[in-house]
Amino acid sequence: MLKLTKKVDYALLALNLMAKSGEDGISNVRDIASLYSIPPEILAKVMQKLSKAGLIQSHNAPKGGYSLKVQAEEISVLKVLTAVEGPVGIVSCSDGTDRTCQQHDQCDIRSPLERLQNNILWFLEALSIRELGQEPAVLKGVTDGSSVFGQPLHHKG
Amino acid sequence: MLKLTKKVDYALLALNLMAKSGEDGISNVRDIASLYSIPPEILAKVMQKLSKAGLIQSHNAPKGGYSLKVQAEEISVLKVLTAVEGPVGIVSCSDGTDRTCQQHDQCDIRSPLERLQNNILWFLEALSIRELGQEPAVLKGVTDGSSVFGQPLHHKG
DNA sequence: TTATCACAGACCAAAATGATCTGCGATAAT
DNA sequence: ATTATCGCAGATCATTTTGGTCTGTGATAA
Ligand code: SF4
Ligand code: SF4
Repeated sequence: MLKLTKKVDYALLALNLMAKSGEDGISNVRDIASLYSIPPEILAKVMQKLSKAGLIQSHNAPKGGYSLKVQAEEISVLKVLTAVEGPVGIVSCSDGTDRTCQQHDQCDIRSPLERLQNNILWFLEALSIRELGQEPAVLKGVTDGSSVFGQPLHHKG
Repeated sequence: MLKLTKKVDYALLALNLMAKSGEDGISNVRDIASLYSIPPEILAKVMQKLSKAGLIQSHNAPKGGYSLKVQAEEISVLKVLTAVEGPVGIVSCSDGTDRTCQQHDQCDIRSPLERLQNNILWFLEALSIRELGQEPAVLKGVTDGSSVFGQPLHHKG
């Protein structure tokens, strides 16, 4: 439930690597895929989407590859999510124009859920790929909510 | 991406209804399903899970149904999520015991992602089904992050 | 006794996701 | 000019997840 897709994981790994290798370091798909044991073809597709979204710059040539197009601080996790998987939404209803949800007319929980969604999106926007490679102490703009829980929360998958 | 499942939606709708009908108002599956146009069989299953999780009380008899087992303020969205769909996790890797993720050993983004996850879980825990039926102004404990975005964010479903 | 409710699990269909395969186009090195 | 190396694009397939259906059992108040 609420799990990030594998493609997003791949994207974050790749971007984090590129962020560490400097602003204009060039990495190619094969190398990244090999390093992280990612199927090259699928990573290639992911990178293409990141490129289309304007997050990275492609260099289509031998010894080419990809480099960051904007600073690592400017690339939020939300932007990566949106680039790779499309618009992010907690609630499965659409906006006012088309209402495919069978419960839409009777629904009385939409407003608070959208509010919750905005909060989550805010967090996703606040976390940049620059901060992915840094230690917890360096994180800024995101409050640590782990104290609410007795111990680190884990998950299956 | 990051969408709640339909079953969770059903659960939230039902719980919100029950919360509004008072602490010991009894609602049965057929009525709720009819009101919200939910397939009765699937709602039945959802309610059973909520019952097993101790969130609601079943009354197995004619004129029976379900009633809240604990106060509406005590039932967080996170508890509903967990009851209906199992453990919630942003990252798809598991804890240290079993590592099915092929990238686990090389992964250097786990820690910040788990932190992000905890933040999201905190929000889900902070929102109770009591607040689902209330207007935005009444919401407490959850900051409104919508100001970050120019206009309400929508999504496809 | 019986109608009404919850309980349980098998079962199936559709959609989302992960992954593979094939061919094309750009370009720098030779 | 040729060629090897890279990205670009799409169709296609397998697996998993999800949503939904079907059938039958058990509890209990009227
Ligand atoms: S039930 Fe309400 S919140 Fe959920 S998808 Fe439908 S309209 Fe949106
Ligand atoms: S890539 Fe890292 S964060 Fe993602 S699932 Fe694997 S171990 Fe977890």
